[in-house]
Amino acid sequence: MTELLKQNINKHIALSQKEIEEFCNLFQQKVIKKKSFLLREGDVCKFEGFVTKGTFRVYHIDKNGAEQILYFAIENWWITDIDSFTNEKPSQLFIEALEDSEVLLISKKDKEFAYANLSKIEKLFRVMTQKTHVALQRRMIDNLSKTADQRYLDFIEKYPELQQRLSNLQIAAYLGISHEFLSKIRNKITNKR
Amino acid sequence: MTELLKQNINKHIALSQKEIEEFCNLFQQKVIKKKSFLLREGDVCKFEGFVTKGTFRVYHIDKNGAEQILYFAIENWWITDIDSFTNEKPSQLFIEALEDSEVLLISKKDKEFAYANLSKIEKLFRVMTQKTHVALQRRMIDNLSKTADQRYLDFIEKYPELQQRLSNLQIAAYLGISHEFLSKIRNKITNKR
DNA sequence: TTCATTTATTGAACTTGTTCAATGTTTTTA
DNA sequence: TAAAAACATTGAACAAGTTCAATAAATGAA
Repeated sequence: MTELLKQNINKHIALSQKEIEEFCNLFQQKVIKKKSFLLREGDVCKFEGFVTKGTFRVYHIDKNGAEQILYFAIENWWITDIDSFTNEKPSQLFIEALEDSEVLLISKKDKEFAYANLSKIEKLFRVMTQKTHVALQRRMIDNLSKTADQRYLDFIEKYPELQQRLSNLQIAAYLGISHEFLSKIRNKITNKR
Repeated sequence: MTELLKQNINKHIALSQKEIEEFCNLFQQKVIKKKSFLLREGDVCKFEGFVTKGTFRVYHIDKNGAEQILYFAIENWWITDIDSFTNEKPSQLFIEALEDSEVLLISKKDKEFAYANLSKIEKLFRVMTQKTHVALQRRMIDNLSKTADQRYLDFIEKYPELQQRLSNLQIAAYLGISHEFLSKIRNKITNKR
């Protein structure tokens, strides 16, 4: 059940068989139905999660009611509201399953236990946070410099498996454009070929 | 000389007097003139820096020659290209002093030494990276949802000390708009009051 | 299978932001 | 301190993206 998780951790740092076993035992599986929420705005995020099946989106709703998608997560991706989780404060985000999904969750207490007792875990999360941060910096620069057309092309090239599984409504909310405009972009691209 | 650095570290985590002393001794001061570069695109970033005087900008130049500013750093801020530094690969960023400035630099070797020998340092950087990441997530959401007017107002409210020290050209590159348009926004705001 | 709901497409009018060029203002430097 | 360079403002024409409304297509639930 935690096979995928173990592989994922191994990609980031080297752990002994024993350490990885002990760490993975701290996770609990949760099955979650399409359109239900792992986290809602106002809740304190009590978990850090690793997706083993399905698709999630992590998003914000602004004061005009528009949704901005911070990121998607499918198998092999981690999900949490890092701000709410680490500082134990109410979240500004929603985490919703877009299909019937499964996640492995670790609680704050168990994660702290791991930081305190498993020597490499601090490093694991430092490394993972750094990688996530680098990816977000890249996305920030792209959003500042590229047109919506180019961002869409980049998206489908970078995440072909996501494009398959997501509606254009979701992709538009990630790119920061209206779904009507995305539709026009798609039309333009198709006719160009 | 490392007084400000010590205070800064103390804000993130608790260290013993001895640990903080030993860690801070790994830094070397560098004086850097206005308009000179701490890092250029193509270089491997060999340092992580803490600003003790002056102003820096960390930016990218896209293929059309336009500059996107990832962030500014004044006294008490950290600067590096985290991707280039950790993975020892050529940077895509420039780090430039906008005034005569001073930084404390730690090399990769010394930072690894600290990770290996000073027990809390791994945690320090995990915590700092998390905080930086949360701030960038916030900025990402704002860029996806807010108009340039609102982003400018947010910027001067959030960073009044930066607004004082930066030209509008720099602020526009940070907001992701042309400086002409920023000028029009400023005009509109002034006339509204 | 059918009906309801959600998603996608298209067009027209509109808003936001860009580009270019001209002009004025401030800051630097010799 | 004068000249050069960098920065800021403004207007006009344009491009990118939004909004609203209508319609079509796909999906899901009974």
